[in-house]
Amino acid sequence: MQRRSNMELRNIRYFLAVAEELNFRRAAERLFITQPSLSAQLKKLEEEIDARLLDRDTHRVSLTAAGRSFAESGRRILRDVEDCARTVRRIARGEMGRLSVAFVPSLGHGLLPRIMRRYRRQFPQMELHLVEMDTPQQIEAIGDNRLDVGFIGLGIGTNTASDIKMETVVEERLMAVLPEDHPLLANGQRQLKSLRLSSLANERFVLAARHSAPLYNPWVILLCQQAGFQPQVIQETGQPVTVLNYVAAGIGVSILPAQFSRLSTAGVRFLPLSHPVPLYRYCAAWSKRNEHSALRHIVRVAHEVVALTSQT
Amino acid sequence: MQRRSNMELRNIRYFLAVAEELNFRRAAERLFITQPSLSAQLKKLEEEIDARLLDRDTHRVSLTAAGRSFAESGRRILRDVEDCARTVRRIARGEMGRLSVAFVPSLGHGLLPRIMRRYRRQFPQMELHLVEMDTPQQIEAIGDNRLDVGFIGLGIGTNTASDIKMETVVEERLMAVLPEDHPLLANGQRQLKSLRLSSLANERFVLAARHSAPLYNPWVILLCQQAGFQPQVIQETGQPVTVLNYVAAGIGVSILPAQFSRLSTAGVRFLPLSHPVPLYRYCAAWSKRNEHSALRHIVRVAHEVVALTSQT
DNA sequence: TAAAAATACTCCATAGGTATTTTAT
DNA sequence: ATAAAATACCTATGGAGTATTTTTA
Repeated sequence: MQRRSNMELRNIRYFLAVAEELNFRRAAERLFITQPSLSAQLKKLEEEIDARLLDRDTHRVSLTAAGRSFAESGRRILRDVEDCARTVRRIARGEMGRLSVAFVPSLGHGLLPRIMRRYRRQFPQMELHLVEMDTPQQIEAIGDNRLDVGFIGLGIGTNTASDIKMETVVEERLMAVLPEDHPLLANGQRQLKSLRLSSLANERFVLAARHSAPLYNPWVILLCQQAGFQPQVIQETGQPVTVLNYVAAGIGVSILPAQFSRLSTAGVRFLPLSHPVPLYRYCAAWSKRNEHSALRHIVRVAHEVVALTSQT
Repeated sequence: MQRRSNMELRNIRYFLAVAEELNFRRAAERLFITQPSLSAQLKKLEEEIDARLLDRDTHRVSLTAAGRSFAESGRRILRDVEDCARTVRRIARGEMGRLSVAFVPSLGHGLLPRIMRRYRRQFPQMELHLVEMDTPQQIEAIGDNRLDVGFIGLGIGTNTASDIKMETVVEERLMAVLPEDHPLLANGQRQLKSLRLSSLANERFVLAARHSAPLYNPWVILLCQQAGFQPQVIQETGQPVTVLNYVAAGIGVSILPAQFSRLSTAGVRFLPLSHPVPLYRYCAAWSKRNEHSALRHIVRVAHEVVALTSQT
């Protein structure tokens, strides 16, 4: 039976000091211990590994063949231990490792690329996995630990389920999206600064289909109902972005978060909806039992990006 | 300032037990310690490397990302330590490593190949460095630690210098080497069993030159003088083996250790010299401050080979 | 409430220190 | 005679044990 080894890194450190100094007294000084302690420890080490490592003729210490091999391996082992500790520390600090991030399609144009650019610059050793997902999918993936952070869009009271934490990243006004030749834009006097939702009561609507915007679509319809009308949806689109093309073509009007106005599509005008239409919130979401610091970092970076963007 | 790490292999062993069991009590059992001790040690470890390795919600222990990385590296480190100890032990036992061996040319025919064959079979992991050297060169190389063991030939009282140990491997009679048609071989009655050295007093001698056999050449001359004559050296050869060719050609006679009779060259006869001619000794030599066990092994193997050879 | 980890303490094994001897140059 | 390592013996740090509390499913 091969008994379990009791060797400790201390033994290796002590041996290496002697192997390098070839002198017990100096090695002991370097280790901040006394020479007899060092002698005793090395004797124990030699018994432990059952091999003479040093030839000591009292006035000259030298390494045996076994000792040379041990010194070499020992140095490598200590280096590996240091590397391992450093890596572990960096992972714990969220400076290294893997982070999977999801985002709602509408963030893919404006905010998300900027967040990613900034994050990568601050944490170049993090391996990022980016996926586009709608909000309910993200919530589920976070619960299953398939996802670290999700950037989601929230209209109103989504199921803020159990153990998921959220932090609002940015709140945006909802915008009416109109073709540039729409009568509402051409009312003589001054440029309109905003529009009441009820002004759209008789318009035809282009909306992202429910399957691609499972929270947003019903929420817009709810807002219209609260403003006193049932929107007449004449066209549904697969991707929210496509809405802009239909509006430009004069098929109808739509309502989108301000985020989309950055796309400045030709033939389309954005007008903020005036109160009491609530703001649309983009949030970062993560599991409360996943307190990965990389996760805190990316959320912080998201806040920073929003702050920088709103300054300009 | 990067403070020196105090991590010990014990910490890694303990952590791995917990990482594998994902349960402190069971891990503690496996380590033959108590659960509170294990808790305390892991707490210290986490402080030491300054990273949370475990998520403990008291009813479920799981690894953090940092912990997963540490477990992986830790396993590798423990494996390396075991490998290192095993290798060191094997080197110390002379089962592994490098051994440089020299031998005197006359052993290159008979004994040495057999020693090497046997040694390699017993110690397949030893890396052998073989060189041919004359005796004084070997003695010097051993003193300089350029050589571990030398197989040398000794006539008489060579400078058994200071810190060199020697062990006789085999003692052989000296043989007269005669052309097969030599008159001494054709004396009518029975086959001669041996020859007195003085019988060769009037012969012409073929000897290996002093530079190639620095001990043997003068020793032979000394023996002749002790037998009452000064040998007439008619031919000197570079290599001792070449002596046989000259003798076969009838140029002269010679004296060689019995070793050479194994070569059975055509046209040459060997006859043992009778007493009081001393025996010729082949020795193993090594430095007394090089107590490498591989060295003891090869010497033992040499003795074994001699014993096996003399049986047959 | 039950099972698991964490705390609070106590104890002892062993790393480390002090004084001295041995050894080889 | 000297310098270095080994030995003998003592001290005290910290690893491990016991009893108990805290936590959460």
